[in-house]
Amino acid sequence: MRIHLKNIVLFQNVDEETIKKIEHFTTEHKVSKENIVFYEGDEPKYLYLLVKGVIKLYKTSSNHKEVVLKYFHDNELIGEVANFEGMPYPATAKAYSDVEVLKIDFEKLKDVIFSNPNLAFNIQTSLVKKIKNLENIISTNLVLDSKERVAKYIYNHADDFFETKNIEIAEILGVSPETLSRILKFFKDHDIINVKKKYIDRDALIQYF
Amino acid sequence: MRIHLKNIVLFQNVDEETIKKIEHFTTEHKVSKENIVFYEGDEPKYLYLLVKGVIKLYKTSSNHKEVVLKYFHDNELIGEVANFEGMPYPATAKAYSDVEVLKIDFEKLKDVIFSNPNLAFNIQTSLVKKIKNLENIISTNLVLDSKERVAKYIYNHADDFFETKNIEIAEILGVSPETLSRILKFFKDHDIINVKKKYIDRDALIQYF
DNA sequence: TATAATTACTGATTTATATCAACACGATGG
DNA sequence: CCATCGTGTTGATATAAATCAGTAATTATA
Repeated sequence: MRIHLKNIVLFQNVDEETIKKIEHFTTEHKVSKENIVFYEGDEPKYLYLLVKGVIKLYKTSSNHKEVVLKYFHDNELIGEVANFEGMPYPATAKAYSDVEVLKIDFEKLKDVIFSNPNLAFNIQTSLVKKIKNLENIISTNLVLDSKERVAKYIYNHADDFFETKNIEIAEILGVSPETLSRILKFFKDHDIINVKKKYIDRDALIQYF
Repeated sequence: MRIHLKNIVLFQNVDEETIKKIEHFTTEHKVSKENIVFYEGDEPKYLYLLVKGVIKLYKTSSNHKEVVLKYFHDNELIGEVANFEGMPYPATAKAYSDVEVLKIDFEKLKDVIFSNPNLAFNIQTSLVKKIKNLENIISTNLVLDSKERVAKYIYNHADDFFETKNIEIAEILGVSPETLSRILKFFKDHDIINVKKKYIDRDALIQYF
């Protein structure tokens, strides 16, 4: 295996011997952009650990509307719930860029977790992070309206906002590109953002959410 | 203390000695209906374990709209994320009925978790349950429209649907009572539910979500 | 450089759902 | 027994955002 587990956050402070054991039932995979990692409804067998790239997790509703639940980045665990609960994956995971993942045999990992407090602690931390993220999605999507969501997004992504395509931002925020365009126009008209000068008035933005 | 921790799901399979230790920094509280357990923004110090009753967790948006994130029932843990992450509570918890809670000093509990695999495992299970619930909220609220949400609710609550007030169901589903009334009328008109006969055509309902 | 493809903008229309308003019905309490 | 309160129903209207449609601007490609 090319990737060494000990360099991965999830396995920090876990002893060499345990790591070696885990490496025995872990495989490394490359998934190229736009390919599916797993489908909604698939039976889980592996825990996925995203090493590199971005994975998009989404659901398709009955009327074929795609709702993005989350974009996963480096070092994030994917599919714990399905694995822990022995239920089919509730959403589809697709490579949003070229991606490197580790597939860990979950049944075997479970035993190791149980006998290794450090690993258990790391998994716990990862679960808590995920809860935090989900709670954030809920409060962002259910509590804020579109303009507030956009304001919050720009505020939190001031560094790369001008380098991100609007259609991507629209997808992330779950609004239509047209709506986003109109909201951005509003912020431009109010001198809160300036695309040419790459200027963002964060103090003004914060008023909007 | 009146309540014995060993009778609580979270402490199942945890040895007597550990339980006794935990009892030393756990206190028991009664909160009567409509009173606040903690406010959004409060600094967390205790982990709450709901022993009896229902606690409503909600956020109030900038335009004073209340969004219910979750109703907690018996044996559920409240506030793990805030405690684990050392961040202020992201939402307000209010007693929805008369309620009994345990307040557990989190800093002290943390040490115990670390040295007790069974407890760690139980906490992990509780975290996974919470993730599952949050994912469910997201898919219900973001992917389904109102009619689909109502159909899903009736399908999943066939046993107590006719005993629950519509205004409560509306709040749980995050739709207005008027909208719920109109949707129920639709299902009645299509002979999918019948209030007098307390009849629910679950097979027909499932088509709607 | 010219052409095609993608992305962004803008106006008009549609849609789902909330809100407002009026009213009906049953339960509760003086 | 009537008045009041909580709940449910129904219609009319308002609102946020999606969709549709056309065009402009930008980026990629031949």
